[in-house]
Amino acid sequence: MAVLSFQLNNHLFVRDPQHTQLGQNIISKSVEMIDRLGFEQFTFKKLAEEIESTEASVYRYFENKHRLLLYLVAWYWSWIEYRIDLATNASQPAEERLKTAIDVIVEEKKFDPSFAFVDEVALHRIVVSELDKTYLTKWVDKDNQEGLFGGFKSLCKKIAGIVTEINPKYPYPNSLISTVLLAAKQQAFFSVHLPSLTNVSQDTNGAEQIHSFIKRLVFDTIKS
Amino acid sequence: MAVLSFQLNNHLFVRDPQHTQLGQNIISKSVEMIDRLGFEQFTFKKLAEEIESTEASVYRYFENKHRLLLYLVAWYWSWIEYRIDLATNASQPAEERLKTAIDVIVEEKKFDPSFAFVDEVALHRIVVSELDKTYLTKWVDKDNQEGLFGGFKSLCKKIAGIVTEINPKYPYPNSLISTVLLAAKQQAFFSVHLPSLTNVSQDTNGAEQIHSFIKRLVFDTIKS
DNA sequence: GTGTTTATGATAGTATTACTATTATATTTG
DNA sequence: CAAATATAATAGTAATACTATCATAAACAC
Repeated sequence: MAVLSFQLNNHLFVRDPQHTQLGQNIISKSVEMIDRLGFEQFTFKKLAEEIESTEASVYRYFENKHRLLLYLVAWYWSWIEYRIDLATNASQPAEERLKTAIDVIVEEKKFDPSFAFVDEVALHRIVVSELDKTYLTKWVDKDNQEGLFGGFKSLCKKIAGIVTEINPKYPYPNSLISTVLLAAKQQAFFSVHLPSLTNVSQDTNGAEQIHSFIKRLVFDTIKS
Repeated sequence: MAVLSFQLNNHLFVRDPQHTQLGQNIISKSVEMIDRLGFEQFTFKKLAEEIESTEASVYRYFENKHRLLLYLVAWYWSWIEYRIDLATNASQPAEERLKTAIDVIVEEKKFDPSFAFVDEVALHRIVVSELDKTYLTKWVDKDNQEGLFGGFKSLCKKIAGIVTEINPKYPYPNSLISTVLLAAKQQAFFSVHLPSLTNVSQDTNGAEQIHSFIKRLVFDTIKS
């Protein structure tokens, strides 16, 4: 199996973690720990202990833990976009491509052996719980200027483009896609923690229900 | 003008802040400060300085700053529900009531003199920026058990009920309403900070565009 | 009006966090 | 082999999120 890596905005890190053993340890252990502890309880000190390194060493890869989260989330969106690209091709009708994109966004994640040191299932849970924390900070504007949200913006733009192909007159393609990208995560979260805010069940049907909810939402509004 | 107050879940506070001068100072000053500093930068120590009291005294009203945020957000949702109740009546057709509810959710907020010590405009901005932080924590389940999200759940249920009146066969009323309640906030945030994720402009048309986006989204999907 | 409860203020202290700095020791590279 | 670089080890700092104690002032009960 070919070993792939994503070219991420290099403001996300101080030193690229994909290229060294320590860097890869930082990534894979932090995914596991943020998933287990939650982002607030996760610290570089605890991480350093578990990878048997030091806090100072971790700081040589990431300026702070917020940037590490941004990195992980950027990686996630790159991975999603890559999988949408794999699953679609330009010769398909736009509606087909939009359906596929929604499939990829909502579907239950499985470990992807192309990226050995990233546990995509845990990373998906992290994105569900922590995504909003990447931009709901006092640094949004600065982070945005540095292009740290590029992965999310690029994905949103790509799918919004398909919406416009289907109905060039629909006036809110970006709003629609950003809404459903977030809604997919939120409904998954609610199904576990605040079930009265959703009609999605927590069991294995959940992904399918979110899928059907969102597909209907999108197609109803762009085709009306 | 009659002075009103909301009966909020009493797990939200240690001592009810509406009943004392110090309590009211805590509320109004924390609204101003969280709006100005952001929730992370806001601390009880800074608050105590500004109201010329002490940290220990603030802790006699709120267990911690997370509960204070929950309190403010609960207050906000109670206020929204109250205003929807004012603006609708049971004799109206369901579609009319749903439109009105969306109006109230999206509309630009103005100071409401019925609640003298709360600056609703600032509180609205707080909810836009900080709402997700109320439930994206390791305490969600505990907080939920204590009923601290009651305001949001109650509002969601009420509006979802109207959706079901309009189309009893629509299978996702709660998901739809929780999605649009959050989308209204997110699109407002994006219009300011991440404009490429939205088609809503930052100027005074913004609220109207969000309104039109959401009204169309809701009615298209429940009437299809 | 005295005594008692209750609210607040003043002050101190603790563990944890999010860093920064320095120096020593490996490891890689030229 | 020398020089550069990466990492480890250790220490230190300011801020945060509390907890605890005691004094005083206001309110309220009789």
